Amino acid sequence: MTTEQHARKRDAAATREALLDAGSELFAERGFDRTTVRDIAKLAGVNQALLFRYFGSKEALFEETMARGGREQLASTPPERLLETALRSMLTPDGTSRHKSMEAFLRSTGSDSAAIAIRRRLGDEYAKTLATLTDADNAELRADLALSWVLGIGLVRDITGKEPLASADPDEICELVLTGIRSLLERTD
Amino acid sequence: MTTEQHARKRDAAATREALLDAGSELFAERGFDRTTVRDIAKLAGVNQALLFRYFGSKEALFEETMARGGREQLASTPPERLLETALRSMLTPDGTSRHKSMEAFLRSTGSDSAAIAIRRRLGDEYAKTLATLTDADNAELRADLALSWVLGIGLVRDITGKEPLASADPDEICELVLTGIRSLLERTD
DNA sequence: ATTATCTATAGATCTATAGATAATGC
DNA sequence: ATTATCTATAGATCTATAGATAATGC
Repeated sequence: MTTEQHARKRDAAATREALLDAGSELFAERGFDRTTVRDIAKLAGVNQALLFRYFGSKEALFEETMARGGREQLASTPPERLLETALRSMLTPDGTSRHKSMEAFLRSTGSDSAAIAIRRRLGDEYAKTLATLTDADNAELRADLALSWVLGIGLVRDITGKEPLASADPDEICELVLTGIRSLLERTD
Repeated sequence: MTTEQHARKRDAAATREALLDAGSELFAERGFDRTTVRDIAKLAGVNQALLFRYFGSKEALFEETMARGGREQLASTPPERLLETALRSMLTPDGTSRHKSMEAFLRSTGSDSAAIAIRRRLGDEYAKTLATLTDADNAELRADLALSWVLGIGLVRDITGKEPLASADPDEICELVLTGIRSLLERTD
């Protein structure tokens, strides 16, 4: 009976939600440029003109899908667990919108004015949180490098599909990477 | 007097070369999808129809630019220096086609049948070379993870432009990363 | 005569909007 | 009466090709 039902009856909120969900899915699958507004609307089961009514533009919808997925994870995870959680949620295709927004991020690297902004803002939030974990004076740089590693693994594993990484056991990857990152953040050389 | 001159006089080889150069540059700047064949031809100073005559399609030209940049670096670098060289060439904007092809790679993550193939093939060659550096039984996985880190740094630094990584001193980055990777490749836990 | 180059255009998109239609709430 | 939804289409791309033109080499 809540609003996030099928968009059977007229329901602006549910339609918006359906468009966001469909957008998340398709942006993750094909990236921003190769996803058309018509496909999004079709998957959402609504008319294509409604996308513009509720979001204004394709880019604005993209921004919202990205913000939603990223913030969701940031808000629900304590700092010291953030890295492992982010890594794990990328390694295991749970189909949540977090994983999806990460893939959309990775697949939409062609430059878009607005998309760039949201990407950077999200990265800032993650890195700022990570930076609290170390005392080194270049803490933020180290945090950026840790974040880079996680994103790079997603890139090579999910986007490029390179073996053996693509099929490797998540636990094995976590072990190797988290050990490395721990020493990166703790080292004071 | 060689063939890679300006395409003043009729010269098929020079025209091909000019198109490859222009393609490398624009693909790196905007990614595959946002680069148009007309822009490539314009930058190369040749007619747009010639791109199709010499390469058949936009995608085929992309493949050739990618293959050229990657192979160039692989062939000219001994294995034990490969990682540092790749990392350094990414950190210092020398304008060589290696750096360009790396950026084109990172900016063209929207799925393209052919582009995916060449991306994976290149990754394989890099990782195979890196895997020779360690004795651990999961050598190739470790090599993939090392490669992921380098690519991730390029992504966050060049594409996202995130600070402080984007403006950080290449030496400082190299120090942190190469130490980490060395221990990743050597560790036998 | 050969073939590098150019002109003109087909044909297929894709985003976005203006305005019509119809379901809801008072 | 309000407003969610749909129809129809403007307008702007973009890749690719067919066929004409003109510079070269024998």
